[in-house]
Amino acid sequence: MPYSSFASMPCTLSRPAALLGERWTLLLLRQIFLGTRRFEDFQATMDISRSVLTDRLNVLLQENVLKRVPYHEDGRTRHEYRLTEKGRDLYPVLMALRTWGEKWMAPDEEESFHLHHRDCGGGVRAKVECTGCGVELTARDVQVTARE
Amino acid sequence: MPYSSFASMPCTLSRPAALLGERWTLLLLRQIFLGTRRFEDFQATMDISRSVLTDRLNVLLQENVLKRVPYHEDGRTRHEYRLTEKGRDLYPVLMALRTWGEKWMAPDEEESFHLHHRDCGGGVRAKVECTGCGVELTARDVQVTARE
DNA sequence: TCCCTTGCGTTCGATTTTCGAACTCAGCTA
DNA sequence: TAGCTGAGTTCGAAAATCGAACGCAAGGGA
Repeated sequence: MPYSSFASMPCTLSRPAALLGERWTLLLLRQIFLGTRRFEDFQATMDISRSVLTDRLNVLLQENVLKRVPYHEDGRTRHEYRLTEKGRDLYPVLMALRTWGEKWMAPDEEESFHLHHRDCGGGVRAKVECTGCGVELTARDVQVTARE
Repeated sequence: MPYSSFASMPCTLSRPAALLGERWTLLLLRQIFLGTRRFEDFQATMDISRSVLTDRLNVLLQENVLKRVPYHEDGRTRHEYRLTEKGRDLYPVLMALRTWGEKWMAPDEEESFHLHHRDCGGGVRAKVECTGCGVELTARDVQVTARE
């Protein structure tokens, strides 16, 4: 059972965990959510090797997390990498990481960027809630039931 | 700027992303949240190589995500790996992955395990909300402001 | 036309990680 | 005494990553 076989396990947690758990992939998504869209810009800001960057972008294209969109510059047609709806839906994952990072890795740190709600200016926080009663949940509030 | 240097970047998203973005780490955390606690059980259920398992467990111990807790079996003292409070607080990250996996990777799949709120039996869902007005947020609702 | 630049990769040899099988070691148990 | 078990450690082979050079297509300028 190599690492890659988790990508086809019948588990809706394993598969995303195996996909985003490859080296560079989470950092790449962070960069994308911060607005980076072009190969050269990923390469420059992350200092990832070009061959690995090519590979990770291709995996995310194949998974339909990213799409290539043509654009014009200096009269030339080029392509940039943009999030699909599926990709944009990863926002809670990134925000959960950040919420955790703020609490546990540097409570008093000046963040390298600030996030706020456009409408009211409030902060941003990830949480887990019950789809039944709407209350916020922690790991202890949740019962795990294995199948078969 | 090697991969490891993201672990010390002044960004509350980069550091968690670099930590959990190492191969096997997210899958290891999944297994821990599902109740696995011993070296042999991780090795058997994930089929990870023993040396990498040792390394990943040590990183999570060092980061204070896990702690080693002694227990007794057959009159012998052994140790098991358990989540610290910091580790338990990663629950929203895992739940965000699962919420995404359910929506986008297999909407109609029989899950390998089921989760429900102990108190009301409801389902579990990760989301992002505004700390000001409490409304649910998507990436589009959030303004990013870079620092200096 | 010829040469230069740009963005986006590809190639390739060297270095790191990961793999898997065997080995170690301590503390029971027979 | 010999064997078993959980928890690692070691080590040579295989895979992933690195960084530097190369390829290439589409302009632009002379």
